[in-house]
Amino acid sequence: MVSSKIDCQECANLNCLIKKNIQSDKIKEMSQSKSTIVCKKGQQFIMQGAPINGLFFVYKGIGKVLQAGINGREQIIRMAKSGEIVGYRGFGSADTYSITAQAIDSIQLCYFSKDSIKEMLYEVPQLAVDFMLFYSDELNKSETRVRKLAQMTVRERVVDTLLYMRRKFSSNGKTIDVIMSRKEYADYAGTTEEQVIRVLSSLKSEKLITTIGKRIDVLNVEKLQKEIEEHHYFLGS
DNA sequence: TCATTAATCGCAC
DNA sequence: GTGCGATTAATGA
Repeated sequence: MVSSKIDCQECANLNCLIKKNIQSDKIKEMSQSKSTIVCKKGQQFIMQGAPINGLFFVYKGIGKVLQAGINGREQIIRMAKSGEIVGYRGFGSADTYSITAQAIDSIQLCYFSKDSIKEMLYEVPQLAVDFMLFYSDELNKSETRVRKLAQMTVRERVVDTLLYMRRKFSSNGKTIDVIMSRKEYADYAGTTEEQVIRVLSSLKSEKLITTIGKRIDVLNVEKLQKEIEEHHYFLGS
């Protein structure tokens, strides 16, 4: 599973908190001790209930973070792409992961032990501030998401999911570059596969989206945003 | 190609 | 809105 090392100084993920502070000698030094992990499509790299010993940074590829629920239903918490942190909630006092993380596409990860992160946070104030801002943003997003799931209709939740995916994973502004199953869209939107299919096909007949196989193109972002704006379309949440 | 898996739709609750 | 089951499309060995 462990492959050749990726040098943080050469990394192109400018949004990564490590890369952002790589000018610090301490971080340069600590980044030597990270390990690099490659996962194939569908493979899990964090298991719910497993002991926590570090943090993952996505180097390349896409992952999903989810919580297993009752009778086979899952709740996708968020999607993670290059530069983003996975497994960060475990950094607190909990000693086991509360989530499962899985590769959607094949994914390359950088792994830092809890201790090495701690050491860096003590020594590099700028990194500590960045981490704090990051946690604060995540908390904000997570709160608005709870509200959305509770208050939105199924159609709104699916629309919201489409907008989220487009915002995060579109290189041309309309095509969602990640291939996800209808089941996965449902797991994110908090419904069932059937509901997703129904909403998708009515959106198609309203000419708001197009689908080509599993690929989805969002044609009219403004109109969809308008549809859910009373629920506070919140950036990235 | 055939076999398996995913997507879709209709229908009952 | 939800969930089952039949049909059809897509995917892969």
